[in-house]
Amino acid sequence: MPATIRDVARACGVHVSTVSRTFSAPNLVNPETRSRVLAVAEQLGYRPNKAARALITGRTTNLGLIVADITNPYFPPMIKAAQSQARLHDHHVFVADTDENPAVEEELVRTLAAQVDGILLCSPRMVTRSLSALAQEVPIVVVNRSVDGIPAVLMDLASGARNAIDHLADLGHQHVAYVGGPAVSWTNRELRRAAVAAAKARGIRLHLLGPFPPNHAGGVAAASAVRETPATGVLAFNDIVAIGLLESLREAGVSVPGQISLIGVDDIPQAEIVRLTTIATPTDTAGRAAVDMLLARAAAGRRGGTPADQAAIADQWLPTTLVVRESTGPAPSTKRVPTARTGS
Amino acid sequence: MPATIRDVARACGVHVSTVSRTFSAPNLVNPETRSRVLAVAEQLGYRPNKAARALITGRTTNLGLIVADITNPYFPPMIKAAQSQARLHDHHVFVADTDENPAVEEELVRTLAAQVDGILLCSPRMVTRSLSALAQEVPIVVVNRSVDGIPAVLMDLASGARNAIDHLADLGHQHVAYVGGPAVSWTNRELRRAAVAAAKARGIRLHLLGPFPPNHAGGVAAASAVRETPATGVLAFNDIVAIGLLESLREAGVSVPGQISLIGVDDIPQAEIVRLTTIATPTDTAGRAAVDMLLARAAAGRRGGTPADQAAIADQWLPTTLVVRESTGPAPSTKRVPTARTGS
DNA sequence: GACTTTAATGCAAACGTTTGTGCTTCTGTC
DNA sequence: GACAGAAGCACAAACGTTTGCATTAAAGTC
Repeated sequence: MPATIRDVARACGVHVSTVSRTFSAPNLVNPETRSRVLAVAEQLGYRPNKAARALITGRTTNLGLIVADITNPYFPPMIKAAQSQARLHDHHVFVADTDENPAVEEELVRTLAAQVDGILLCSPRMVTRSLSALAQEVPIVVVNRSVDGIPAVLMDLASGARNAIDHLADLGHQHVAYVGGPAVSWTNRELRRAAVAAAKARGIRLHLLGPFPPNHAGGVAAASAVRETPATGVLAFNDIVAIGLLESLREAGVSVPGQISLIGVDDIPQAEIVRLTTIATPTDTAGRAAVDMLLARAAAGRRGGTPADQAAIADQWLPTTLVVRESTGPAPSTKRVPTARTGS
Repeated sequence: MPATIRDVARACGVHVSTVSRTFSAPNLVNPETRSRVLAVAEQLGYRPNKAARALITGRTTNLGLIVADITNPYFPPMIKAAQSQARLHDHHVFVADTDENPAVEEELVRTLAAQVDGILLCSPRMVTRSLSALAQEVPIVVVNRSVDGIPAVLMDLASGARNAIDHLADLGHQHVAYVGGPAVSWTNRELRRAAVAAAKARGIRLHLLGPFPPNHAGGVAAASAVRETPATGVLAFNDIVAIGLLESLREAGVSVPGQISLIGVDDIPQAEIVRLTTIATPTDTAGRAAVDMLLARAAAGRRGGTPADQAAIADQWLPTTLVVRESTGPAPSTKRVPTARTGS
């Protein structure tokens, strides 16, 4: 029913190859015929058939984007930015949710591989070995993870964590806890490493807690663990955990920031509502950058790849910023006594 | 490089059509050869080429999902559910964001139409005329909008609004304000209509305000409008507006629920954090139902459509529930004096 | 045992593009 | 005015499937 290239050719009295070139290589066709073809195509409502084009060129002008959980408020801004950037380059994007399941993640990459030009993996949960293997089959760019041989977009959490610890130290906190996320998380390792270094540099004591699940329940669970340490300052794996922690502490009668100061990571919208101090990560910039890298990577894979493409594939580090709100304040003057349960 | 149907055929000493049928119509091929083909295909890592398949069948096993703004916390649960339901039926889904722009929305449907089996429009902003026109070109299912001839998934906001008004009336509120959203919004019209009816039934006075933009700023703007009425209870277009309103009121020293009771719509995660009473809408159920309807609709469009498909295309109404939290309470005993600015 | 039915497979056209090759026609050069 | 080069276009093969039709072999019918 929809008009094909053949219909346009017939209506123009010209061969199909001429019509094809009018769209794919306009400079090879006489300007006069070109405009005639374009006019007829417009009038017939002709749209090139993507499937046919993909079949012969091997290119789909589609991208895949895989996240562990769309409802995690961290991801939507990234998805939005990626999708919009892709559209700017005439690409559409498949979005898939793995439900935090690495096996699903892997299978999703496999089934998507054949029908996209490349895949964006946001905070992938897969083991490194699988990731490397998949990267051989289809162009991949990862966000929030560093794997040898796979181009990545990364957040400079090291300086973020340093700023956070400095902020707490400046407020007089002597004991600080780090509430860790999943052990496999690159973000978690990065944060912890930097926090340890920064605490050492400032001569304050860092208590490493966790791992806790990176959700609200994890924050609730972490609350009691925190109270068993002498920490008056806390850096949590992410904002969701921090908010769970915050509510849990306040419910238990602990004043924030009166008795405990709290810092999260990501600056999700909820963080602003509860006035949480946090390390803001530029998720939208990450989404855009990742799409650009992926398109360059895909282009490089096809032809030899232009030098410009090659250059665009270098890992990219994005700056983070400490957003100070009302969940952090001066350390309490009298050292708080740990409320460790003293039962039998 | 990837194995084709021809490779499998050669390796099996069988014709390509037999291999093809092994996958698309297994019952037409001898069980013995079938298992042989499957084994070889497995071993060669054969995956059917979607583009080639789409080219000849016209089916893509892809769906499109279009929302106004992915970062609006209302949508991610719906996207997640839709995506997961689609995957259950071996479909992938393109997700696109229109940036609240009806023109983009329309163009997106057009460009997506050719490469999907159907499109899901979530709370579309487009004018009805365009919507109807597009529905001729590609199977469409809409969520949160009722358009003649287009299958829809709708929330029973009428009973939700009635419950909300009843709740306020039961608490003794005599004056209630409805803070309206965009005039074009179906949801807005539905809520207002039901609120008016319910207020009449309970003999309380309803003050219609707005339209306000359906975001945080809209809530802030609505705050002063509310305070110019004698209302002690408020039903807002959605939770985001309600939260903006809530913060704005409290900042101005108005106690919620002490002086004003507040009810939102949607039950987004933030609503729980700020303890907002709200009308919960089953967005994940909506996502799943919409995908089922869309697949049925697409199937019906292809063949004559089985009776089962036809039945599945009827509009579906989903129940809402009033979630009572701490933003609503008894009406203040002394009637609050409107704080209308009395300047010149 | 000649017949029809059924099951299983092969054959080849078709889907809508892209693209390498070859045929004209034109322009410019000496 | 013969010739090289270029510009513009047509021709046809190819991409990897699906599917109606033809063919063969096996099974059932009288």
